[in-house]
Amino acid sequence: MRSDARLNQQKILEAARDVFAELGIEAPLERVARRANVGIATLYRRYPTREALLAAAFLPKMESWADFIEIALAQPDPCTALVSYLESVFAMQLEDRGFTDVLSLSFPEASSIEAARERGLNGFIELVQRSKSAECLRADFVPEDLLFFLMANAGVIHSAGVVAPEATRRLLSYFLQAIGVREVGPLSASPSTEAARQAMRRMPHSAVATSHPPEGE
Amino acid sequence: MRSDARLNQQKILEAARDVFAELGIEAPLERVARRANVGIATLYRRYPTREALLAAAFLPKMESWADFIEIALAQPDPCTALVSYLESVFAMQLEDRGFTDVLSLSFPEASSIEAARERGLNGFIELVQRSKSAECLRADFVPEDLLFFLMANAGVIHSAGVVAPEATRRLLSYFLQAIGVREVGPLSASPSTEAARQAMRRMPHSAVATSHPPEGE
DNA sequence: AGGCAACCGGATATATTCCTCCACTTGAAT
DNA sequence: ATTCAAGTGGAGGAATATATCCGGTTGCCT
Repeated sequence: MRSDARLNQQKILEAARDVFAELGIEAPLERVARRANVGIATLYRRYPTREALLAAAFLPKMESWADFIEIALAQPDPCTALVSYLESVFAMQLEDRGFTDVLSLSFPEASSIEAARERGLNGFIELVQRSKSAECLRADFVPEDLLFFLMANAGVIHSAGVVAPEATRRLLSYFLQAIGVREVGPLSASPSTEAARQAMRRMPHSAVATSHPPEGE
Repeated sequence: MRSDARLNQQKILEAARDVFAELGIEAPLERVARRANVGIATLYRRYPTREALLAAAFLPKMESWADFIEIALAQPDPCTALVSYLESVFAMQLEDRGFTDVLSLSFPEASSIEAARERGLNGFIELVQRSKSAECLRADFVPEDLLFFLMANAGVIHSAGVVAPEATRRLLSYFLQAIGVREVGPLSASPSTEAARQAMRRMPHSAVATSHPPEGE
């Protein structure tokens, strides 16, 4: 592989991470190419599909997500480990909209991504086991619930992420209360009423008013 | 207004409700027109913007959402009322993807929609008040939390709605546990492990070189 | 019945994104 | 320095969605 090609590949990955983090995984690929100072063809040659680019761009983050669970498993107390694990993952989602999407999506063609997901999930199953034994997690919690928590957080971030970032932490507070981890104290602070209202975003592309106002309401 | 025009308007609204419920609020407007057996121009003449059409199409559902809270307020026990209110609203979201989006979106131009939202929210504030007095709702719950619950449910539905519809009810179970409503019993059943895994949907448009993507209606 | 304003719907202009083709450029091996 | 496979980037076709234009149609009033 030629050196300039390798350099371009690197630039593309960095640009992809930036753009996807900001705009989500449906961002135009031309934008990624432009940010990387690279022709669109170069991007497509290296990554023939969006899925391939996403897999390459997010593999490091996916790996570090899987690492988190192993860090958690290395701690002596499963209960505090569980809490700080969930805090970390929710925070990861908040700071990267693209990663939030990737976490609730499967990439059938990208075995490395799916391997990391498997690793993360298997570790979580173990942590669940230990937490139940330590009686700081309700017995009817199932590991799959993590997926639903992640999807729920994705929804909150999607709507309120920018305007009311505290909402994510508050959501987690509720989940912690619900799953029965010991002594979780008071809820995390709520976003202001104002921010909560603004979190309902305006319609995109609210068309410029034409001749007459909408009728038939 | 001519009678055929009124009929077309009705057909458009019905078509819009169907299409948006199934495909979400970003569905192509041509699809709505075609489903209504109406030219695209007719649709645009009546509803110059997507926002106008959405507002008109979802106003009835928005009103009935606001009615729900008043039904709840009419019940003697705020605690059971709160639970069944949340159950109803979560179920509404599950069965209409478009409405799910509309609930977490503001329509600055559509005062009727915003009026209904205001009515629903004000009623909820009252229900929160009563529930706290009855001590079946934690004191640090704030009415805005409802919005975040709705956003969270939207996220779960977005990913798991079709494959694992039970996820919505289970999410609500967790929320009920967390907010302190009395004696809510065991969690609602979890979707199967299989379903939970499948809930992470494949990437859209997974670029296979097939000439025709599976198009259906 | 006749006339016309209201109404219709396909054709069309515009815009965006995807993805490929191909003429040109360049790193590096000799 | 020469050579050429590896690499590049922009032009442009295909697909999709938005929004408007305009020739033709039709309900409704007299």
